[in-house]
Amino acid sequence: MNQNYQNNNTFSFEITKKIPGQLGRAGIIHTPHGDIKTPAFMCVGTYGEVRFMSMDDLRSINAQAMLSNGYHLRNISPEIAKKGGLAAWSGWNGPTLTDSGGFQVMSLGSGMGKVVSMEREKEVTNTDPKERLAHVTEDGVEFFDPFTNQKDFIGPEESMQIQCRIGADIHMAYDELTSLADSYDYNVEALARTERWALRSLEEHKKHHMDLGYYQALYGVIQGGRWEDLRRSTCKKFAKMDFDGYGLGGAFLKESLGEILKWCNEELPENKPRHLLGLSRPDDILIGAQMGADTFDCVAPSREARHGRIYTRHGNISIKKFTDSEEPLDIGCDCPTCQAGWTKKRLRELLKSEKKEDKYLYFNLATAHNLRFILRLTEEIHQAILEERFEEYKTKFLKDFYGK
RNA sequence: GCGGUUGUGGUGAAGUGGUUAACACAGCGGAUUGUGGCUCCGUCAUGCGCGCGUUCGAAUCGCGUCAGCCGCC
Repeated sequence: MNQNYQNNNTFSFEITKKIPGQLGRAGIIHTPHGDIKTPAFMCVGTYGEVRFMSMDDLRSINAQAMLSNGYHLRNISPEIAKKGGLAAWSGWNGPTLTDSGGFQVMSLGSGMGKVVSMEREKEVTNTDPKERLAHVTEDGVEFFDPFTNQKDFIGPEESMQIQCRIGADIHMAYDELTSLADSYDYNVEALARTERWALRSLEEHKKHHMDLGYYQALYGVIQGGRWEDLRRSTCKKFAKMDFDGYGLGGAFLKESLGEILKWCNEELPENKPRHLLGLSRPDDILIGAQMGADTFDCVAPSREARHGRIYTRHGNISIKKFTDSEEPLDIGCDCPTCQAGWTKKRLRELLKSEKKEDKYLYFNLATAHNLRFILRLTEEIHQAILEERFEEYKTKFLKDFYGK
């Protein structure tokens, strides 16, 4: 709907308006492949495409940016470089971001086979080191892919080289995400390593960040678990480094998310953009935006759509329960699915159908709806900040969505 | 009418004397946060066509009966 193509090969961030007395702000990130009005949600296309969504579908829901993963694209990164980078290769042609593969250090390592949860009451334990597919050393991470028997060593240098070949507009420094089960002492050790990896990432990135003919930005990724001293001290160090922006990482407990973001963003430079990694629940986005996060990404909207969970203004629903409803997924929704008149009953039938093409159609329609829901949320936050009514907007949204 | 054969949940089925009837699919319920997921977890037959019997104990053995399938008059 609204792609702003820029040819100025530069990266910059401007703050349009701040939430009075808060860390949150509305702004614009300028990238070589277009602008991103913030707060913004980036759609996740790990392999360079959002599952069951065409690039036209993405544009039709007003997506602003796509996030892909350096780890997953590592083998074909030379091919992507030949095509001129991720935006051109994928056909998206808009702003892009790649993750370093740091999340996979945890998801294939200490947290392998487990759900990354924000609930404390769930038992959190680390996977037995013998069963892990990722092993951390000072130099980097040893990955093993059981499907291809491929063994990879990826450290900061390798991650930067891969990401610079992929050529997204924004890259992430190589980091180690710790799990909720890791102790304070382990976090101290991991954080010191992530800080050393950040310096190595910066140094290697400078060698390649113009290789494809346009400026590729680099964000440093903040870790430190749930400890204030770790978060503040690492942010003070990162603030002095020459990053274009910052990734806010970690496995957060829901109740402490806002507080942790506050610690970080009070220390980080105000004039650089911040990406909150991996979150998209409406309450998380609202508290994130309030506490100074500018962009977000998460697999949940698309994954949950495929599994039958549909987002609505009055909370999430399970499409499987609507055997006889002629209503749209969400009354008043502006997504292509609701606009085209698809009913809950018909969408349920598509999901339940034996036919592959019916299911795939459902996946497409439901994914478009959920993504549009989250995109609209960030658009509305942007607008509310501009109009100085963020607090009212947040209160009303949460009341409608969670009923409190 | 005679001979053979088979009868286990919504479905496909395992189990041939011994604790709460395996497993899969469907159903239902729950999960899912920088995607190794059309995934994962939980639940789902107080009962093995029906009746009687043998036995400490039967889905499993015997007799009878009903139903389906196959063959022959």
